[in-house]
Amino acid sequence: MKVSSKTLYTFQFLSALAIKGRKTPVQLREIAAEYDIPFKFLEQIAILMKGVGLVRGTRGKTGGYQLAVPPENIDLARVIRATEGEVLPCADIDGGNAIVGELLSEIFARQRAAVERGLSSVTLAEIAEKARRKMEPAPMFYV
Amino acid sequence: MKVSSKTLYTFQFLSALAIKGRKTPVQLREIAAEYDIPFKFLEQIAILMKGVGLVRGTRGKTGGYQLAVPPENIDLARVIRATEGEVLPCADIDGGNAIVGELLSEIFARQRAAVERGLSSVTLAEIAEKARRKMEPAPMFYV
DNA sequence: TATTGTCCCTACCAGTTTAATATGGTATAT
DNA sequence: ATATACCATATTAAACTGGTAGGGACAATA
Repeated sequence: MKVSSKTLYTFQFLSALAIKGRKTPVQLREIAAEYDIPFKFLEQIAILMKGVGLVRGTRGKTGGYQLAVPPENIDLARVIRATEGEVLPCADIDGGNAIVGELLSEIFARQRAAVERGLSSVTLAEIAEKARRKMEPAPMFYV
Repeated sequence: MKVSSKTLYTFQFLSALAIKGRKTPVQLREIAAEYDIPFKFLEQIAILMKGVGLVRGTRGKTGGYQLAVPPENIDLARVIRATEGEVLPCADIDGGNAIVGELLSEIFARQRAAVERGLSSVTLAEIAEKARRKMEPAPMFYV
């Protein structure tokens, strides 16, 4: 019941693309260095994200990756579903006392829904905006 | 990011004890059969729960297990913390872009809090009561 | 007191997942 | 050309999961 580092890397990768903007491709080498992600691992993640359609790759010397979708339309639940299959599933409760099994199933379903709701309310656009604001501190108007 | 069957078995085990009541010890064999849990696996779980202080074991021919604490005082967050260490942790975000790392940490912390809150609001007493109500359907007063 | 049925404990193991690493392609801008 | 990127597959060491096995310790009862 924990978040894998693959998911974490994926979030960082997509956040990086969102922050850099969608104009020109960003290279994996650069992101790997900035976020301290094993380069070859990051490559796999990039391919996965491409397969899911969240990202577009351009080859060649000046190539790289960029978001294939506006960051406002990418929420974290969507991402985590791509990296981990499903959010907070639990082993099937089949055999055994059916009544207790049903009660527990309901409880877990409620938690799953809560997490899903929470994660789907956060978009890459938000993250990018907050990050940019922190990186370039607000200008001091009062001189 | 899923719930292990160990945790599920643990919930069933404790629920069984709560349902049966705290008067006399209940034997693992009985619970294992009723809930279709591998007996030897259940033994390990019982020992773990004993170590955490949620359960008391009596040896001997008429022995068994019973709750060491009133079921009203046992919430599911407490249990899951014993079986899985922590609820929804994520790999440490150390190296790399500190700003993005911080933002992601916050997001996960919020989800963790939500799940923890949800699970800690459910006690074994509730589960036992609901289960008992379903097992012995309400008497038909209208004859 | 001998037996029996329980809890208790330790060790082991097979399969899967995780987090990478390695190798070698293919495509393209300069 | 060739360097630099993307793309794809194979391998692997370590950890985790979900058990199994074999005993001991202990208490009730016959």
